Amino acid sequence: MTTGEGAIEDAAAAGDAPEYAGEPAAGADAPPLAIHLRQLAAVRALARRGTLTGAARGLGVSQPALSQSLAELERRLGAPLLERDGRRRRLTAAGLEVARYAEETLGGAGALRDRLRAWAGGEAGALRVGMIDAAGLYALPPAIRAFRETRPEVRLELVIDRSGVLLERLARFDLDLAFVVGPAGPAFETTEVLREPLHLYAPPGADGDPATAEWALYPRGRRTRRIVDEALAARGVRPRVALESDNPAVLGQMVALGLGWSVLPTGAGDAAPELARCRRERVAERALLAARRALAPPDARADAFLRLVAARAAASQPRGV
Amino acid sequence: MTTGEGAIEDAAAAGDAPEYAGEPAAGADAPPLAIHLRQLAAVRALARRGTLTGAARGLGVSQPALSQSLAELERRLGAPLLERDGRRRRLTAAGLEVARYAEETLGGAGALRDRLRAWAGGEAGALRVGMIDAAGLYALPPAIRAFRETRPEVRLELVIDRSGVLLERLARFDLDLAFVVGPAGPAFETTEVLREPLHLYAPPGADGDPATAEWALYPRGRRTRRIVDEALAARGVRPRVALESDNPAVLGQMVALGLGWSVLPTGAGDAAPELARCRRERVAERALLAARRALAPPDARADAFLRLVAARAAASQPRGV
DNA sequence: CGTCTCCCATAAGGTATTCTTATTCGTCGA
DNA sequence: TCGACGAATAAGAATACCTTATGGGAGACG
Repeated sequence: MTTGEGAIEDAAAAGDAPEYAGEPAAGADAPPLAIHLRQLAAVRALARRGTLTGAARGLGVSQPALSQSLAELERRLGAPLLERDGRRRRLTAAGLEVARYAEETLGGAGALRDRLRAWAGGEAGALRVGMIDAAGLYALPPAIRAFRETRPEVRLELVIDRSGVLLERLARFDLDLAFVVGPAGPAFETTEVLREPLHLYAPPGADGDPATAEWALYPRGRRTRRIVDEALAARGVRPRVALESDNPAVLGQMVALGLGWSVLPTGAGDAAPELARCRRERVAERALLAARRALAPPDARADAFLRLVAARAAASQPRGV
Repeated sequence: MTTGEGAIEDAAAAGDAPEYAGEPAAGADAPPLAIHLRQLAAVRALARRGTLTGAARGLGVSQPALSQSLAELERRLGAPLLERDGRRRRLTAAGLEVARYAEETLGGAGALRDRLRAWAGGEAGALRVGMIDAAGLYALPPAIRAFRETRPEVRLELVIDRSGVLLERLARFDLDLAFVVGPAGPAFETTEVLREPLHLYAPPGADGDPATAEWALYPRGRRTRRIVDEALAARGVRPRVALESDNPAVLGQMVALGLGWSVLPTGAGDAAPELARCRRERVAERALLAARRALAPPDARADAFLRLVAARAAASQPRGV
């Protein structure tokens, strides 16, 4: 007799299922057949080569190893997989069934290995990048273009939002990478990508005292607003805010309309031509940080993107001003 | 750092592939990833439950076991599968890739288990049965009908041929079961299904001496012919054969036409009405054997078929005569 | 019909995996 | 800050697996 008489390994053999501390493992996942891919490879090799010895040679193991491996699999599946044929061993109908499964599964494993390799190399997968609007408008587009060209197989998803929201989404595993205004906190690993100067913008022909003037600024609570507030405070100004907006273009427009003063990043300030004439001195700067989760494993896509950003940023860095 | 820096486990790590006696293992089958289905189950359980502890409980193993199992898989695949998320662990993009594969593979394993169970129970699979024409015509049809009704999921394939050919095909794994005239040899395991009487048939009105008459018999070399020859020899008759055929209907027809004598099994002899009057005494009998390969593992389909045959044969056994 | 070769099974021993329990560490929530 | 929860680590035991050595059975061939 070639096989044991065990039934096809039925779930927990009812009666001796181990239990740990808590629940009786209510909705337990079906305990899988105890099969090693190597055993499936043994079946496949036998199906292909026709003899155990040949199959063993093909797999690079000894003949007894293969013999035992198959016997063990047979025992676990509880079905006769092998049958004597003269001095050989051949697969039974059940064995052929297993061989089919082995073929699928091992093929899938190969495909998985390829995918993981591509993933590890950064040539596949997805990259979800968040960025504040200024970054999306001025600093990052070259890098984005270059990334798409270099790695067309990577699905690149972009999200524009405020720094705080982006960092939250990053922490929630909703993003892989975010370009934000600092600070980011210890949960993130950051790299400074570039420093943007923040300039004072005065309404056309304004001569009045900034301390008593009206202001159009980013809303309270925004990171850039905090920087602006501190810079102004250092100059003894406590701005009376007449308008708050997240949109630097809107803020600039207000300045151009004579509605009040503002402090804006360069890019935003230069967008409208008439606004360029409103620009006064630089009062502060803000750093654009690339942030990832501190504990995130390395990600080839994110690394590549960061390298591209660093290269482009170095080239187009608005120095001094 | 969560993972080793190993690459995705590339085939034989080039340099230390073991070699055995013979060839350098030329067209070697791709050595598969060393993965155990249990590890895939761990990934799947984690994907479903969200925590290692919960997953471990679901699988009925301890938490450290799962932790180690996943760490090991991660190491072997060479890609980071897990990522910290507060005090939890969650799957990375690569991990989700593996989880997809795990889902497929474990699903396939479940399906395989079901198929094997059905196969072991005899409710699925194929059964290839060979039989000599007499069996196919008279003895087995009731069993065949019953089998088809009882086990509609089993693909039943029938082959009609001579005993020798059937046994050859049985030995060549081309059949699972054969109904033949013995003897079958030690390579086969046989059961006697029924004994058929062989009757002498004389041409209408024949009075002559059988010893000098002409005969219509099975061809030389056939098992039944051997039995007939021996029976006639025991009666001092050495038949002069005028016609040989494998088809008992043809032989009977010849007798009815007055062309000569014959010895035929009952069923064949009774087929034609005019032949019934030609029948004389019973001179021998042949046994119909059910044969399987001696070393074949148990086969629920074959067993079921044999049981049906035994039941019907007992009922319709032509006794004595 | 013996002998030789091929193919497989088994035995014995070593090593690698993979469990377990006990314990520690980090994180979250009150 | 404490208590819980979830996971990692350590240490030891049990398995699983592979290796070499050897024996036995089946075909091939003179």
